[in-house]
Amino acid sequence: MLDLRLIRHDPDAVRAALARRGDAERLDRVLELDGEWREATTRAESLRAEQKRASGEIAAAKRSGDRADALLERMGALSREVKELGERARAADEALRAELAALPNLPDPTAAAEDEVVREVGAIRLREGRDHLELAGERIDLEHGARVAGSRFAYLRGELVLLEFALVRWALEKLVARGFEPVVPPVLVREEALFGTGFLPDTEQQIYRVSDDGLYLTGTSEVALASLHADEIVDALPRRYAGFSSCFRREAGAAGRDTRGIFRVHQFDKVEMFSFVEPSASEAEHERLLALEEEILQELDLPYRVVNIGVAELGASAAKKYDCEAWLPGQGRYREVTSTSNTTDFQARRLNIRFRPAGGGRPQVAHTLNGTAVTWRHIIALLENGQREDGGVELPAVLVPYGAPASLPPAPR
RNA sequence: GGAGGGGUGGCAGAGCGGUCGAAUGCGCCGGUCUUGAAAACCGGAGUCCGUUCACGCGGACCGCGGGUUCGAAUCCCGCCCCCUCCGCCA
Repeated sequence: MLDLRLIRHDPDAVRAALARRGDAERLDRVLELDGEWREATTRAESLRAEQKRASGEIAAAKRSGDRADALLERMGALSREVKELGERARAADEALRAELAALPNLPDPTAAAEDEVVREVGAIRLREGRDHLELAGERIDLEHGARVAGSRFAYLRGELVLLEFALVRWALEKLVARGFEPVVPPVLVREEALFGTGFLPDTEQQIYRVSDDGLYLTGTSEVALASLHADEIVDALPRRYAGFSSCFRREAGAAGRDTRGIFRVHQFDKVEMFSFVEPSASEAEHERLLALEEEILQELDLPYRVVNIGVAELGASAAKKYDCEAWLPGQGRYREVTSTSNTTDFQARRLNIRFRPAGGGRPQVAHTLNGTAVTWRHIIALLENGQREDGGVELPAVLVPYGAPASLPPAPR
């Protein structure tokens, strides 16, 4: 949600920023509705004031035995007019909220115009090779997944489960050491949580809905983590959380894309980083989250590149986004494994998350940021980059103390 | 699934038809006192719209919406949310 005051105060700047992502025209409708609302509200309130005065006069008149017919008649006329104006104001307000809710965040000036590779890190040891499905064999069981739940659902089995849990535990400990509180959040949430994080009304076609209970399955723990402090005044910022959860995505419109393996599935697990910070700190926090994502990839010995995502590709809530793309020998190219966004005050305003500035003063809207720590896509990258000539896989030694196997034997053919 | 209770300021919590934007306590901010702090005492502080150069002033807002009434935080109706107890399941 954009700041309505900012829109009123400097519409041209907001329009210019929105123009970068092609949403400038919608601002005019917002301004028009805001004008309507303010006009109707102002008039309704001044009539209300007159009503109150008349009410006092009627009471006084009645005490002195007067029937106050003229005043009562005047009161009736006022009531009708106030009601009508009130309805007009409410209609304008409702339309205004809807328009405002549909506007995306203002892009950061340093957000790229088009996807822009920031750097490539790590030597690519293997340009091409077997893909993760071939390497995993039945340890990624898509046949049973499809039979039980449908296509794009997988059973992870055997050593891959140990690998996932080691990855998760290793990442969690790293994050705890950096001040993140580990969290297992709800994955079913109310509409407000999705609205508040900007996924609704933006991406409803991606979201599973449990209609009997009016709940939604979340595609990322970001939704529940952001909502953790909804309607609160958070006293000590920064607050950092590391959420582990399964994630659910309908992947509507992705037909035919990335259909091999578990690169794009309806359900997967993820450790997500989420930060609440003061506005002046969000830029630095974004770099910090990116650095953590890179540190993880580096310690797992995965070659990757960092991409500053172009404004046209930003989600509604993001002002700026970096993706880390790991090299996948099975596909012979870089593919997205992590993503970190600075959503500035966009989610925090929708969710009403504020903080009290040091030394007191009015509560201000906080900034929020999110980033991927580890997901199933890390498993893909580990398999494909760790593969041996014989079809076995060498896994990073750092994960072994966390229960991961040091290597995987070749999948039987 | 059944039966109750409740949503009021940062928090707790009173108010149940006009004198209520709202008692009281805690917390917060400023001041007095103190070498400093604590305690004590004094004062301040919600959001939104309009108006003003400004101090300020006017108005609206007690979960959301509708109704009754000259007048609603208070009464009635609908919706949303929270809690407790019983049952059921883990």
